[in-house]
Amino acid sequence: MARGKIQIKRIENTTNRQVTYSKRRNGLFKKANELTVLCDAKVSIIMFSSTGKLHQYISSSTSTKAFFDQYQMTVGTDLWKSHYENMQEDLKKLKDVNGNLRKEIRQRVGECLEDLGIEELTLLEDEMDKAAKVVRERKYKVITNQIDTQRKKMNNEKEVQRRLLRDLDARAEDPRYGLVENGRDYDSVMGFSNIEPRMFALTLQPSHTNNNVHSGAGSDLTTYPLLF
Amino acid sequence: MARGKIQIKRIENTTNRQVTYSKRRNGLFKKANELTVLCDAKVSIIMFSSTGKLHQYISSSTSTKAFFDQYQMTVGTDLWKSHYENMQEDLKKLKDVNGNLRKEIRQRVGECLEDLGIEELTLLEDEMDKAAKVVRERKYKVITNQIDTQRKKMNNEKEVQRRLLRDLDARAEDPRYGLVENGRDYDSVMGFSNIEPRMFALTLQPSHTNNNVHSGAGSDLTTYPLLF
DNA sequence: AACTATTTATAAGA
DNA sequence: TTCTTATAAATAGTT
Repeated sequence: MARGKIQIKRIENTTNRQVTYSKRRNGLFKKANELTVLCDAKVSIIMFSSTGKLHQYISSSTSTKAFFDQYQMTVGTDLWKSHYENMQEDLKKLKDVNGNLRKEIRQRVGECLEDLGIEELTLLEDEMDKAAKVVRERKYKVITNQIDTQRKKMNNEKEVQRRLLRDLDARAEDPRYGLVENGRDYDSVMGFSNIEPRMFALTLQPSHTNNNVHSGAGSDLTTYPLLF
Repeated sequence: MARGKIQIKRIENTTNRQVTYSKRRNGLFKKANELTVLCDAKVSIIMFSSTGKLHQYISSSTSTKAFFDQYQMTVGTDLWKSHYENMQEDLKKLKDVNGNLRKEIRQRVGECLEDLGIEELTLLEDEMDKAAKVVRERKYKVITNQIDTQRKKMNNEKEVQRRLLRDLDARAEDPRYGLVENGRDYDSVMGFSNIEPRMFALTLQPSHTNNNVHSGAGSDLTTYPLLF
């Protein structure tokens, strides 16, 4: 528009195009700002150059987020709204579920029994007795298993020992090795044979590592406003 | 810019402001369009007049939705991401907490005991026994309270009856009312006096309303992709 | 980035 | 709202 009229069509020269983009972008933003001030309006300009670079103008009287929120309010087109609201809802639901779960646990631990009637208390008592029984049984089973495993291990060890002794005896009788001084009690030397397997089961590791059962787990979380 | 220079400041005359808004808006859009064509760019202008009216320009090469998507791809990271990601995180945390709570309950109900060792089982057993005791005690307390309340009510009733009988006797001796035929057992007529208070306590309402204890509460929730 | 001839936008008025 | 037009502002091509 100076030094010669131009056709409004794509500028083929890349450098030229970028220069023009830059110049006219400034012009556009300046005009937008004048409009903002003169007419007390809110303007948002977002543009991408042909190379994908982003530039934006936003009236000083607002923020991009606020602007888009207003845009959504006006157009009604929910660009993010439904998505966002669904998340909000799910958060709320999860929190509620959480609350219920906590309450149930509290009751099972013997707290928060105030608002339960006799019927409910009886039900709870019943359930807990049954559950306790299951736990007890499970515990016994685990103990039994471990005792059994230990017994098998022990038998295995004994067998190994027996073979060793037999080999030793065989050697003793082998003329190549000569006579052995005296028969020794290798079992007691190894310190195994006299110990009952169940002893092991009862002295098993009292490891308190990773003890995150009944952790009470975490704090409550905040709510998110839709507009901000 | 014509017929006299103007100051870039709010136009106080409303009509004038609106006219200017309209003219300059056209100018801005025209420039935006030229920029679009000349420089092969994508431009979005959204503006609100001081009266809240919305006007927008969007390069013909794109759509509003596509434009915003691109905008989010480029910038949204800074604008919404943190907020959004926080929500995502909180959702995840809540879900985890939920899982833990569920597991704990399951263990307290006698399920999912497979991955517990003897120590943990013993601990659980202990806790449950203690809790069961608390529940039992609470139940007895509730029952006792109710029995007590009933007993008090009964005593009250008896007292009322006694007074009534006394009044009746008094009247019988009053010459104004003449003689009463015979002494009647009013207690048994009312059907109260022979019933022990605790009978009430044991026949209390077996109401199953509002039985939302141990609801198991709700389904799992979906995950949300960050970009869409 | 600066200059400037020229085009374009537009303020005020009709 | 649109047209007119004198004038301010923007900018294409150049340096």
